[in-house]
Amino acid sequence: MPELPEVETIKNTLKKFVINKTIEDLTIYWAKIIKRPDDTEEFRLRLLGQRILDVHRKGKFLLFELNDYMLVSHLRMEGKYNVYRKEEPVKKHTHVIFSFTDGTELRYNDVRKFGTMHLFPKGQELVSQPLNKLGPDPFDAAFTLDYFYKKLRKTNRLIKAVLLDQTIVAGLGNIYVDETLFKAGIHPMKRADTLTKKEVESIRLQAIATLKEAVAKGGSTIRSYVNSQGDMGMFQLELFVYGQENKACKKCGQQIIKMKVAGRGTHICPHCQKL
DNA sequence: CACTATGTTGGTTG
DNA sequence: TCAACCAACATAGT
Repeated sequence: MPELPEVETIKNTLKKFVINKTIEDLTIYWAKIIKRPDDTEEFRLRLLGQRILDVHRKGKFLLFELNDYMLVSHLRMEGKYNVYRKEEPVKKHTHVIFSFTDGTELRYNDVRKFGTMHLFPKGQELVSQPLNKLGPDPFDAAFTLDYFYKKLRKTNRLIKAVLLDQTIVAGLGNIYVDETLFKAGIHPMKRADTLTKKEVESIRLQAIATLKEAVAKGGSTIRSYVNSQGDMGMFQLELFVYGQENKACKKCGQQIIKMKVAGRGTHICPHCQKL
């Protein structure tokens, strides 16, 4: 579910509830969420007594900074974090509970159970899987035209596949790739190495602008996304192509069509985005 | 009921 | 190296 704007919003809303809280106990209902250490009891024991100092985001990952550890969490399609009083009944899709000393609990909910958690001694997270291969955040100074253009020249994959590749640039997913390519006027099936420098710069700038706008609107709620306060996003109202099939293009009036590209549902305006 | 789709990503195969 | 396909899992829509 969540792409960069949704994860950024989750991080910001979550901070208010968890910063400075100390983990008193941990309950794991679905062990496969925990990827490192591989022993879930070890994972639990390390977290006991740790205090949450801060929450960060890298690409689509949430990072909980603790006294001695960094907890790296990916929400995949449906993961959510919410804070409850410990008396509140546990929901059907709650898989991990962090119980704090103040009587509140951080609960990880995930209908499809695809989410992951990796725990590292602080500092080690950046040189280990899964963060070590992550490309720059679109908002990072490192995401320059020079960097991006060189990366695109080196591959003959379709531009849509490249933008979804988190090792090139981290944070774009299916919604924001379709929106970015529409705004840049680029067909998703164009091969990355055939794009001009001007086209690459357009994609880069439209990606940054689209993600910034989406963060400002609290992300996009298509069916299930809500932030950690339970609020919907509002950027779905600003979408030009994603989920807009059979509607008129807001730029030229032609019908938006849906197709399959790089194995994903893909939305384009056939007039504004030509091969 | 069967079959498809879903905001993600990792692994396998050719 | 890359595309294609499948896997993880649950639910909603046709």
